[in-house]
Amino acid sequence: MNTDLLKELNPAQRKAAEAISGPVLILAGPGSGKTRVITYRIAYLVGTIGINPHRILAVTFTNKAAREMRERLEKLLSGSVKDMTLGTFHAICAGILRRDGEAIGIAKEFVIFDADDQEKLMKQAALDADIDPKKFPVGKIAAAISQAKSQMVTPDKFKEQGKSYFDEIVGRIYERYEKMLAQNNAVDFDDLLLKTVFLFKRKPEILKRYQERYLHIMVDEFQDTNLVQYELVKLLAGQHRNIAVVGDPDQSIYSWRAADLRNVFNFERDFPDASIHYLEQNYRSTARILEVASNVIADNRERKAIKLWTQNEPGEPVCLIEAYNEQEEAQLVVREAERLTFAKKYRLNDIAVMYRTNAQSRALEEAFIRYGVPYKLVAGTRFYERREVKDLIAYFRLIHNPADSISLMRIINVPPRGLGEKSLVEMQAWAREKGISFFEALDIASASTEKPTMAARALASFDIFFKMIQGFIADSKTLPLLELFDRIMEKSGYQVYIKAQPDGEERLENIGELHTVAEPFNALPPGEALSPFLESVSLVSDVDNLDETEGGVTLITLHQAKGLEFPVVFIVGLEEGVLPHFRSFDDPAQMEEERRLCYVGVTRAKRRLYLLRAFRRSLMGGSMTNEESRFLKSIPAHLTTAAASKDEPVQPLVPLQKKLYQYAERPAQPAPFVPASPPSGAVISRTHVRATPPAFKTGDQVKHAVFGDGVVISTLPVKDDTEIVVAFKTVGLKKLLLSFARLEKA
DNA sequence: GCCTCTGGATTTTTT
DNA sequence: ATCCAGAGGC
Repeated sequence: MNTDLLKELNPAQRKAAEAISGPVLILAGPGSGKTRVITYRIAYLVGTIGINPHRILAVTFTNKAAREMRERLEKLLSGSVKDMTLGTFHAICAGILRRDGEAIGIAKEFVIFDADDQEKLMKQAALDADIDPKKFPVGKIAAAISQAKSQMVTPDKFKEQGKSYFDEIVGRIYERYEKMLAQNNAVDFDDLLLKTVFLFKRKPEILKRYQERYLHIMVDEFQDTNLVQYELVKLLAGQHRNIAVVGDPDQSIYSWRAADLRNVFNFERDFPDASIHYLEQNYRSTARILEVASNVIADNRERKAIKLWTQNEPGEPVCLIEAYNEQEEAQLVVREAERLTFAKKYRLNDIAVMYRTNAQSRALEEAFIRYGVPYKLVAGTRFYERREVKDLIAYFRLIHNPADSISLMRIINVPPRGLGEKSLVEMQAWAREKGISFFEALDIASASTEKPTMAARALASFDIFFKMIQGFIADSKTLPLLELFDRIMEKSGYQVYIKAQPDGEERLENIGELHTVAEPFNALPPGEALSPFLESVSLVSDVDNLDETEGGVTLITLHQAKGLEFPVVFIVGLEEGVLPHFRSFDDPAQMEEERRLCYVGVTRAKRRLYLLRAFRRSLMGGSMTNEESRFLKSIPAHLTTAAASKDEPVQPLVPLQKKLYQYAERPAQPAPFVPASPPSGAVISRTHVRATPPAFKTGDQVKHAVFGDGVVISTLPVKDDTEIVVAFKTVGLKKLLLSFARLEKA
């Protein structure tokens, strides 16, 4: 290989790349070339030191990052590195469980349940445990269980530690849920990590095999790993201890997913001999952008200060824009995008628009469509969440793993086969009575004289369905994947069915898309393609599919934007309540994370940065006004300009309407404080109010003595009170306690 | 058993 | 505002 490889690095980068023995902690600011360091480090290990790629393990945050790193390495080394283990934690663990999971009772055909499957299973688990899923929203339960799993808390431990009534409910569902996952021969996302750790702890001989194999281990985005992931890393590195982790505490934005910043600090404790490297020179952004970023993040207290600097030119001032509402905000983005590209200075590909919540993408999309500017929406209605795609995958999953009752229930009557609720419940009860899976029950009912009591017609339908799936299972062992695909589409009647649906053509196109996704697996021998195909569709993320070669402006959440860079970045919704998000208002730690999120967004920009906010924003039908984001207040005025720059010709391709507003609607004064008069003149005590709490629910129009009219966003029972979040027309979002807030229905 | 309507929830971020 | 699940009618 090219022995001058390391000359392309600056001294700090080079030292970090060459520190190949023992534990290494690399603290790398945004744009400091950390991906470059990891890549060169591996190239150095393989090309110069002569390490077999088979002995290297590298963990990335997304599949896309893994793919790109592999490509770069193949170029650098002008050879294949396919033996190297390179991927996300989830993908790597799925592989380990596929190979060795049987040692802890996970059959090879296990399937990975996504959030949707999980919720369905949890609903069943709740019903089984005599808990009304309506009273305890599965979403919240799922979050609690995921949190527990990410901290390696088993159902038993969870029940022991539980403090509240809610915990008790979760504990009961958690326990049941785990059993049902096992019955379905399924694992959820958290299990991929957790079960792998469990495997290593239970089977030291298997751990030893992996420990010996991985001479060098690298973990990127270490600040966003959780406890289980760190545990896994420590286990794997236990033998050779050549472990390099790379991260930036200022870019830690996944604590809600149980990522634990303490991992970075604990690394130094757990590996006291670790060498620490700082990468502080930024090569990405203009000096002005970098200074804006530094000012934004400087207001955080909990930091391990990385001092960023750059030799880059100052560049343009950062542009601050206030729009009237989100429609105008979007329009201004589109207009500016057109202006930048019209001068041929930038291509649409160079531009990204970033936002806090997915809901914000809507107004943007509408504007891009209206003005005919091409865009790429990173999340949208996620491809793999489309009904028709999920249906077809359910067929594949059932064929692969007949124990998967969630998939079975999804498709047994799609297309309609005359199997309604009643027959299904009946068959399910029968299966449960016998202690077998739904599919096994179908088998027995089909093959023997023993049948559940129900209409002969339903039994016949079950029989036909069972034989069809059995036929597919046989086909799956002899046919290439795509032929199996086509056969399922045809024989199940799904093709005809979906085409007849509203939007049938579009849905069929989506299935065509899935067909394309399956293509690369077609070359695998029949019977061996299904498993990797299903695994890859389970583990893809939205950013994985972001195509840089396709022309268009990228619309992306701030979270998804981590690790990416663009010459031009627009961040929209810099308002109190949006960024920072109002859910973080009463938790300083969460507020710091919001600030980091803003920092991540700002540091994505190479040359041009636009920070936008809207004076008025609609939310769930209602509308409200927000103050400017506190993050904007961290930015010194001399770095910014209020107007779009003038160095490009002002000649939008599509004429835009003139500004729609004169701030006529801006409230003159906050409403004067008028104490609400008690209905009967009597003083209302807290207890009195609580004794007759008016029931508010989401969507209710309410009136507050001080804040005026608003709409209820959410209610949450806390202790012996209720916390209500209301979006007020004039003052934005407020979190109120029912017992104190004198709220009236309007 | 299938279709239509309505009430309720939904919007924080995702491998 | 919009989407979904469950209820009720055909």
